[in-house]
Amino acid sequence: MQAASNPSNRLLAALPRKDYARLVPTLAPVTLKFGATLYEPQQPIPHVYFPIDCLVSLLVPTDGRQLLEVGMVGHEGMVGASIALGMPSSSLHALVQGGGSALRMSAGRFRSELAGSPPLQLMVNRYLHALMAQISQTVACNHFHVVEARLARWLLMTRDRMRSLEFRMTHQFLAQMLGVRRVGVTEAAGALQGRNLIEYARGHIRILDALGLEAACCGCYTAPSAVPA
Amino acid sequence: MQAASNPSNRLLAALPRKDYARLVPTLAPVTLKFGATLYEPQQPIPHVYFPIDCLVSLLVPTDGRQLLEVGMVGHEGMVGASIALGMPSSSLHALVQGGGSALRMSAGRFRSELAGSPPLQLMVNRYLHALMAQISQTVACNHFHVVEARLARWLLMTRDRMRSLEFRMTHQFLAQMLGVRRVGVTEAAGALQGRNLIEYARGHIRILDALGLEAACCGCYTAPSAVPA
DNA sequence: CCCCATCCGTACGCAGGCGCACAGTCACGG
DNA sequence: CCGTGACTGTGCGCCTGCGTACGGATGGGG
Repeated sequence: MQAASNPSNRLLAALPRKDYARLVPTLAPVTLKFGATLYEPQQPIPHVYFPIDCLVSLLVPTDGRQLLEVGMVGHEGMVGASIALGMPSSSLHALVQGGGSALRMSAGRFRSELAGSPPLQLMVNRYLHALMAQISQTVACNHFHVVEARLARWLLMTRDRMRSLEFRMTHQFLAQMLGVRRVGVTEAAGALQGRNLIEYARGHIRILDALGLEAACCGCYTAPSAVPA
Repeated sequence: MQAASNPSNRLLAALPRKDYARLVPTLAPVTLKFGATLYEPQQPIPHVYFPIDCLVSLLVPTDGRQLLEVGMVGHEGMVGASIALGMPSSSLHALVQGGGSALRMSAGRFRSELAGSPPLQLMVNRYLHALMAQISQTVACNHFHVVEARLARWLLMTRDRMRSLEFRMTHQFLAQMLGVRRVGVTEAAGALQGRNLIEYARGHIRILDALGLEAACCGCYTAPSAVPA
């Protein structure tokens, strides 16, 4: 288990030193800006990203032009893992929800590095499995749980991935992620704030009581383990 | 595109003749019975299955002992694909929803065959990608669409995988799959029957008007392509 | 042949969330 | 310093689905 403040990507950090060293020169540090779109469905994936302290949401398109979040990626994983399945594109949108730094590699390069590094394959495969589990969990959570609990879960998951208790996020944006009305978020957030679990104002949210939030949350939340499994 | 009546598994059928031939002796035909549990979460996966004319549901456990369907597998895919990601277990339940025949292989054997057959890897990876897309779609569908549309989608997806317009299925069971009350299914099914799209009685459902069903269905339904992509 | 378990139909009050609308408040830029 | 746009708070009627309950129907086993 690494310290939460370790400024690196866990998926890469779990590689054997040799494999990691070979990868380093192919990785370019980049800063991802809030709101940026990394991929759109059915479009070619130019790069894969290994987040360090940013947050990327995976969103499924729906009929009415709406997007709904099905998963999120932070320093525990990577964006663009479907490249590892040999697919040139993802079926999901990838949108930067929390600005921050990441390491980037071209898709082609990733493919060849993958071919030459079984440990990298292993880690990516594990991550794919964890991501499928996360998405499956989301199916159940979105369906059965009330907005307040889902919001609590979202905040905790975001905290884990951003390694920060405070982030920029409007109710409108949260509503989009959770697939509910903005008003629904306002009410749920108000309730959490009323219990001193969070505080927020004009596009900033801060977690005051993480344990309390976990209690307010549904059972769907589990902190990501050191190595995604 | 194969004839729908071709009694084989499409994933295997799409392999080059040579790879397919090598696989054949490792595959045992089995009959899967309605209601059988193939896997439970966190339990080792003993075998992988390539359905021919049966239907296997993938279900996520929820707090209250309930199970919710997140995906289904038929002759277009395989059950236990997470083995290909190097994981010894799945995070989902795998339950036989429609009895029928399948081809079975031990997990260990599958792993070694996979290592020796890049075309098999390719097909399995494609299928994993398609499955992730299916699960993601389910997130949105379960969340936004009314029971009637979701039921229509479920029936069409089942038809595609069972290659049959008629199957055994009670309202109670459907309710479990869709994560709603039995009464909700009764009402939705009654509405579809009233429009002569389906007919049903005591645990049997028959599709009368597939095109009409597609119209009653949400946009989440798309027929699986010949090769899962 | 009849009984009983299983399956389906219907009813009723309730809650969570929706769509919409409008008002108040804060931050930033000109 | 003020105005404008972005963000949050509140209200209202509506609809879908929930939980529960009970009654009717059907078909297979004793």
